[in-house]
Amino acid sequence: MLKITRKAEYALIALRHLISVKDGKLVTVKEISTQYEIPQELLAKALQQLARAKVIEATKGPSGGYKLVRDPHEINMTNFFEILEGPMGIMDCYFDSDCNQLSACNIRTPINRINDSIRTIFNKLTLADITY
Amino acid sequence: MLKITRKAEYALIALRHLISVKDGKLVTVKEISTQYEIPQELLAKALQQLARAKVIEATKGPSGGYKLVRDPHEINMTNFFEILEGPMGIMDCYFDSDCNQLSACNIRTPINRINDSIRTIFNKLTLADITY
DNA sequence: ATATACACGACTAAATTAGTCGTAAATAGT
DNA sequence: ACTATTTACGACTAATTTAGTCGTGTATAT
Repeated sequence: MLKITRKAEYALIALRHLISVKDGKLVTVKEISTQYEIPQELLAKALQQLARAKVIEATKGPSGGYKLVRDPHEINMTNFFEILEGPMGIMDCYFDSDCNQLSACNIRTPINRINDSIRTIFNKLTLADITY
Repeated sequence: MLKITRKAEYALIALRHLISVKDGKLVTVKEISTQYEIPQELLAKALQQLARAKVIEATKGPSGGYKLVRDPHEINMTNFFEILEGPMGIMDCYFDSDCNQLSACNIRTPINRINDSIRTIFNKLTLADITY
């Protein structure tokens, strides 16, 4: 409950690794998955999503790999989580609001406030913060 | 991801209802589950947990039901969620730290900071806040 | 050519969450 | 005492989500 997924966790580990690496140096999925004992295929998926979102950039072929292409200060945790997992809200009705019992619901407003608080935290937290 | 469970959601709805009700008046599970279209048995479980935690008090038998017995200002969301779901952390290693890859892990410290931020929010948010 | 590395959809397995059921115990009303 | 009502609670099943795997394809350096 209120957990992040392993995929997101693995992605964070990988990103932190990429940040720590010399600029422009390519790192392969295999290297990361080996070093941190992460299932390679799952990590690969996460990195593919980040690549699609242009957070990292892939180079194919031998001596290929990934490198970070955005300033870690620019990417906040809301961005990050939504790239990997889609809309981030503690309850679904924050986004798709075709809940069939909305009329009776007495907690929507407070729930939304909680959600906003969490998003605010995550908006302020950037990848760079995660590096320290 | 980062979702609260339905059980917690239902419990919140019920608590909000109890808060809105005249002091000392008993409300049954059935009434709440009917009014808000919530599965009765599931709600019952949630309320039993809250009763064990002495947040609400049960009276058995006909004309029985539940009532709130604590000041809504005293119960914060961390309390609330942990009564219903156990330890609240975005990753397990926040609590049980026998992760077999801890040595390699490069994100524990930042993860813990995120966790602390969320807990801080939830510590400050009381049931009373949820009422408005 | 070949080996290496990313891309990606389809699939299976595991874990968690949601919801149900059966039974017991207390109690108010008759 | 009997009955209907209501909470208590563990065991169970079903549904959903998450985790992880596999097969196939594409790009590219050597």
